[in-house]
Amino acid sequence: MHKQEVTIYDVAREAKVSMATVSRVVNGNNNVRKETRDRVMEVINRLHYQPNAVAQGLASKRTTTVGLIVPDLTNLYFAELSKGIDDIATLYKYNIILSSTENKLLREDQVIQGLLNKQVDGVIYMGDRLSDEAAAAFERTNTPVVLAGTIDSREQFASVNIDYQKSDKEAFNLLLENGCGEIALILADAEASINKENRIRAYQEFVEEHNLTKHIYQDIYSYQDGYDLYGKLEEDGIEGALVTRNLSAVGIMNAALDDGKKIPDDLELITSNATAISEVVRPSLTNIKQPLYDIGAVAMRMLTKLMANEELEEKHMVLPYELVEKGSTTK
Amino acid sequence: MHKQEVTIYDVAREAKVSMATVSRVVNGNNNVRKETRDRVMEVINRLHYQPNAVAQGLASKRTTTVGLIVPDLTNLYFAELSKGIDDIATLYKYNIILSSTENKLLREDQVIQGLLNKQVDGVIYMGDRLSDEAAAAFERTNTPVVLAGTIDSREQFASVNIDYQKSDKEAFNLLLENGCGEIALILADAEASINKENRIRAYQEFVEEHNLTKHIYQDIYSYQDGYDLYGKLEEDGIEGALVTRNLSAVGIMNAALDDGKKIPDDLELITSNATAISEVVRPSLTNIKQPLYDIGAVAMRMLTKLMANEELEEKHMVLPYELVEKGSTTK
DNA sequence: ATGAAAGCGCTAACAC
DNA sequence: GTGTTAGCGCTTTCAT
Repeated sequence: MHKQEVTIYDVAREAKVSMATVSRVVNGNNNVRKETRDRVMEVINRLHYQPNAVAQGLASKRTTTVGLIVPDLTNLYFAELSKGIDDIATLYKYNIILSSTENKLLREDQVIQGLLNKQVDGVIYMGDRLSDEAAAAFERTNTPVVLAGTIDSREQFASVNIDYQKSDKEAFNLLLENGCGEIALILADAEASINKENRIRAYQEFVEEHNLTKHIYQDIYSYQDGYDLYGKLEEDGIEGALVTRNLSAVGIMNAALDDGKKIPDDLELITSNATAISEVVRPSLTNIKQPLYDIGAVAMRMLTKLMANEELEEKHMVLPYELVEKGSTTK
Repeated sequence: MHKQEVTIYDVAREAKVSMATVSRVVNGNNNVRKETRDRVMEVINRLHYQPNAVAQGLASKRTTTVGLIVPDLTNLYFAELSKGIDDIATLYKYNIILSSTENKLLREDQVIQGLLNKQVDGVIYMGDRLSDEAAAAFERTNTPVVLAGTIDSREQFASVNIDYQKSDKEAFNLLLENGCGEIALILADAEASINKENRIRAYQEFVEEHNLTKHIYQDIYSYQDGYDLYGKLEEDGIEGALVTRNLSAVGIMNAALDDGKKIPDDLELITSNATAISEVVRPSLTNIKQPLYDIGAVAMRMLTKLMANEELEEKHMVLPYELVEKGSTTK
């Protein structure tokens, strides 16, 4: 950052008005006579004046910047959510400060504190679980937060989701109807609130209701994790599974195929975080299709309202999903 | 943004020192006696003081923020680059302002102007082509820029890349050696400088050298575009192709498979922007493997040097790639 | 409708 | 080693 070439003061002097007036025309305040406004605009254009957003931020206490907390951008699930967020953010003229939290040098609450220090006007949170410190920091600084594609048991913050319990049960039921005996739940981080409080719970209820044996496999994060897990699944006689990460699901599927098995005849697979990947593999994966872009877009729209101190009609939005039957389950 | 609860002034008063001293301890300046430093730190912790980065930015003319210009985050190619950038950025304590430029309400130079207004200390550019206005704006504001995974004919800005011409020729040669007669180049935006000045040129030279017929297919952006293109490829008797986008390559492959063809027997495919997707499809795609994470990381590291006014040993870094033979070409 | 002036919270000479 | 004092470039009362 070097010394700014032309400031509001230069414009004021050149246009023979006060800084206040220049500020008004820059900010679209109506209390300016048309001739004055035109004169100021002419100078602004002539001098190529551009307001310094940092100075604006300090003076106005609004930075028109929002923080985005995302575990991992290379996970298409988050990338697609982010796209919805980004589009609405630009629509409302907000900039996004990106913060990834997975495998990082910083703890999540350090990341959040950094965002708060930058004086973001609001935050979209897509992490796995919000710490108490983080929640307290948001509270203390009075920074609005919206959770996108995540849940938090506190229900303190606004959120946009699908009904994970309902969708998962629907998936389990499909596997059951298709004749799968041993049905498994395969997930990444079992402690993530979305899993702990929704998926696992839904699975428990399902298993109990139908008197089945419980098979939960956790810490399956990657393609390779899925690939390597296959052997155990076979040992355990698993015939159907709901897999949260779609890359892991593909790993399992490929391992089965490499083992000479048939999908879905020998193993039925459903993935719950469907992205483009589930569609392009062969056979394509039956999946719980979430409106990821919309979840992001709605979350960001809600945040703009909160930042403008508007009321939210609904604090917790639940968007529709669709169970899409593809080639990894029998028809 | 609400009124800040505790400022540097509060800390100064409470610790019975001047603001300057508090500022010194906050910024790790050594010119503070240990006892004073301890006393100030105690107050900082007790009051939970956090510096206001916006005020720091205005006073110091450094925002410790860099702008990231990326066409589309849901393209894994960019997501993986971004991850490398992000990791190094946090390592050096920079925040990232994210700006996507594809299918957007804003033109790219508006996006860049916005970044400049936010007083970013530097910019990583991953777009397709840098406009003259944008280049001029960077020049004018003296903002360092590094291109990651992109080229710019001006060679004015630092960059990190692989040798696209060399890698592509290697790929074409592999197809030729494998006996493909009609070899095609399939790309997205033919006007992107990376294509215009590298891939297309390499292809031209290759075709001329071997006296082959030229087959360039452009505007193939998506999986579906690839899928739909297959019919034409077959009509044209294409036996081998280099496809820039790996999702498009998968689309072509799936269309061929659905048509009862065999890969690689009937059609050989190589993709040049390999991501996880090329690995998980069956058959997996022979690809030009770029060190995407490293490209991002190195680019960001270079930017930190530029922002610190250090000299760069090399302005244009060319990283190694690898042509990885998988199942979509014959062995 | 316009201007004057007081900050916003911090850094950076400069003085001591 | 520590304090004093100008700003940084802008917004926002409050007058007029």
